[in-house]
Amino acid sequence: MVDKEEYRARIIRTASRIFSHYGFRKTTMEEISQALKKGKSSIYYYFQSKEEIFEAVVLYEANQLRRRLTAAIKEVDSPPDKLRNYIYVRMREFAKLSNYYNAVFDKNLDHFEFIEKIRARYDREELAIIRLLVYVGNNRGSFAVEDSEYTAMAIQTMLKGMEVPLFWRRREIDINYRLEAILTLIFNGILKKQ
Amino acid sequence: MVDKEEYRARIIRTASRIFSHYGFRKTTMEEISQALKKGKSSIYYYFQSKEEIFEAVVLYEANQLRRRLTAAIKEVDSPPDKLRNYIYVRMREFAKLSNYYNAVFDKNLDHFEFIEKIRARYDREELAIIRLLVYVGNNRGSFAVEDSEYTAMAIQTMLKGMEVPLFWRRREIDINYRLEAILTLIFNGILKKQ
DNA sequence: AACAAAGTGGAACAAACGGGTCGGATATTC
DNA sequence: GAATATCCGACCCGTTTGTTCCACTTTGTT
Repeated sequence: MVDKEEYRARIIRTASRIFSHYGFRKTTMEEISQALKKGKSSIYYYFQSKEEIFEAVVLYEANQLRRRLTAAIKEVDSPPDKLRNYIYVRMREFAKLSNYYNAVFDKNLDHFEFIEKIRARYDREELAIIRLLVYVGNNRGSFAVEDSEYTAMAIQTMLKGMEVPLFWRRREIDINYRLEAILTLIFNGILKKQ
Repeated sequence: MVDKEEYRARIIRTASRIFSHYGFRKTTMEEISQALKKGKSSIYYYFQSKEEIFEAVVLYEANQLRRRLTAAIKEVDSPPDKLRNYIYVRMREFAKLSNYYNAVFDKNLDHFEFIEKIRARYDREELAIIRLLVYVGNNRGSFAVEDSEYTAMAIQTMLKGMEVPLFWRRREIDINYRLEAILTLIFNGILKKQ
């Protein structure tokens, strides 16, 4: 059937909404099926288990994140703007795509093996992106760094460090403050002094 | 003990936070006690049941609403401003104090009898406030209405009418648009033509 | 029309969950 | 050190929930 995939996508979108509100544990198959106006057992025609739905949801959000980050980079031209945009969007979206987010952080969910894989893949891709941004910025004369690889890793580490307080749900101001601080730090340490 | 009441208050604040996120049903006693870093059974030393906690939470939020509304009125001086302020704050806070809010609207919660009482009391008080605002505005020459009581009831009815779409969680814009429309209507129909 | 395949949902069930109880442990007060 | 206030682990038991089974309707094909 052609629209079986489409229906799977619909389930994913719906489940994503509910999961992101209540979390994996508190979301029931009953709720998902009700939101879809189907019988609970019908869902099992499209997915093997609740866990499989969650996996699909997290994958879906991870792709969404990737798409938005790519768009954010293309949006502007100069390397510093690209990097700044990337970091901003990363921080903002990361908290918004809460299933991906919880999947990565929630201790109660650490029995899902697929999370580790997704996370590892994302890390690899992100490092490549940052490395490229730094490299291009260097070539264009915006940045002045010795080793793109090493610098990219340092930046990524900083970004990871910001995820933790993000997870703690501190005050917005605090987050923004940290974000600004990190950006200033990165740019002041990276921009060619004129 | 002096701080038994204080501890009850702490439970209420904590429970309020969790209830407002997950709703009455999905919030467990386990979670509340964990958030308080106490054993589950310890909570029962302060409250008889989960329902009693919820009742206290709703009452707490109702009082908070009352306090903020009173403050909103005192904040400005002219009667039209007072009324405008009152309505704005009412709408904004109502959605924020989500337990009170859900208590009043959630169909799954209609077996709580205390809700009816709180609601009735709030209605009475609100009517009195609006009546007074209208009456004073009338005396001060800002408004020109025949019967304060009747007008106050009409305004309250309008406000109630706005709670429904508020409950539907429509777009912010829609809500604000309605709010403006209602305000314009009330004021244009109420302000003395010069 | 007839038949297979795709899709649906009600019923049933085992496992887990969750509100509430109880008896005793531990801390505090006098 | 007795009396009282506070806390908690272990348990109870009705309810919830993920999943399966199977009979059913719907859809597409010949």
